[in-house]
Amino acid sequence: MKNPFSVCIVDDHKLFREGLRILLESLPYIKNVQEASDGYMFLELLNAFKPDLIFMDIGMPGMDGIETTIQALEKYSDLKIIALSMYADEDYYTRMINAGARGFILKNSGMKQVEECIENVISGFNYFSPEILSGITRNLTKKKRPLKSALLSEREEEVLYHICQGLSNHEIAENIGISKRTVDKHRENILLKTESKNTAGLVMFAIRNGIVDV
Amino acid sequence: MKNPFSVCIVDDHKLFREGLRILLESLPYIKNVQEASDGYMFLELLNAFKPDLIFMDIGMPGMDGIETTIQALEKYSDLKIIALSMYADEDYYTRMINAGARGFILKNSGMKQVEECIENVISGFNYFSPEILSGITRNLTKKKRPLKSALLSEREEEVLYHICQGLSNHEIAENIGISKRTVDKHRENILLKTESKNTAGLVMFAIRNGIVDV
DNA sequence: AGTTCTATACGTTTAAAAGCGGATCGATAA
DNA sequence: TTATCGATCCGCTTTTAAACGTATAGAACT
Repeated sequence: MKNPFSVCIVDDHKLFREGLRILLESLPYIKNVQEASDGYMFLELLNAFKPDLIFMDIGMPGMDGIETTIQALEKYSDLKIIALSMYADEDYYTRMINAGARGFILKNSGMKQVEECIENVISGFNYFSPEILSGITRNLTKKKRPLKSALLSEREEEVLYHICQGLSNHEIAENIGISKRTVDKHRENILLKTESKNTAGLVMFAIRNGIVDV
Repeated sequence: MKNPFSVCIVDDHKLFREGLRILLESLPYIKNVQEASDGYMFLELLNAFKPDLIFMDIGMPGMDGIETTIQALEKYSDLKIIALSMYADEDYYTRMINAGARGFILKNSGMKQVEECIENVISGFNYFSPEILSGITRNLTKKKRPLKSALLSEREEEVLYHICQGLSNHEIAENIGISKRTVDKHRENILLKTESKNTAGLVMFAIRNGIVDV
């Protein structure tokens, strides 16, 4: 973080913008703080000026922070946007992350967190406040293995996994060291058990049941 | 973080344990540092003593850190385990998170990161080093990307959709009212464009790109 | 006016998958 | 002790997919 960089605050509350501006201006490596009171104004501003870092409120009247983020990144895909929210709402942060935000902090975060966030995002990393991280990893962990009580045997799951990887029966046979005919038979049995008609059905089944990841 | 708390270091490298012990003992809120040189010894130790915080190496001979974590959490599900790894390997951290680790830091992390990690985990939050966070969110974002900027034509997407539903080319042809040979050709072109090898690859592509829902 | 892209259609050949059949062996459950 | 089940293997037939090529009409773009 050698060179000072410019930031922009997008928020519909003047008081909040003013407060955050004071905080940011107290940081030595920030040289220029712009403000936009809504998404439209921010997109306008982008035509003239590209800030190094953007603080984007999510809940705004008219175009909200998510939509604004999507449109801004469509024009300039390397913008570094930090989302600001009152709440650690799952829907908010997943949509904001998918929109392309690099960071996500709550409005009641301490200055220490804001600084950490800035440092990480400017350095090319992401940053999410601990409250949000808990949610993200909870999602990660719960998503694994919906598991349907071993409809398929281990070997069958193994074969199915390889099918999803795009291998032919012959390749699978070589890969796991059994005869091609055996793989044929396994495939046939898997089709029966999963009530699938063909390869497409097998892949759909495997994904739905966590045998392969998308 | 009022009360001082106890920690345990599980790592097969004596030198590393010693180094980390020195660092940890320099922190005012740590009162007791135990060590275990492998997973078995750690599980033994748990019978006598439950540390408030555990640093767990992943790559260990015999029972690795992932397996040790799983077994430890089976006995005491509220243990706070921080994984230590040399590399930000995706397979490592996803498995470690799924095993139930609350934090994940790299062995070349700075003291600042270690402290942040300890604070977060002791407070009940998770902590992951920035290198790993990038990977986690990359996974999150890549899961929902309905657009591939029209790599496929509308007709091709339509055909692909029906393929995923398990229809044969003949059925697709009847379904959308064109010749079976035309569907053959579409399928061939889709295989080319998506760089897929066979039906399995097509279905995976379609799901990854939001052409069908899982 | 010409090029490019898409959708349409057809022919051929080979590889793979799907749909039948039967069989042996070992572990496990009734 | 049977009976069942999973994993292994084999043969045969039909259907489907894959990989190649060619060609035409219309739309869109240069």
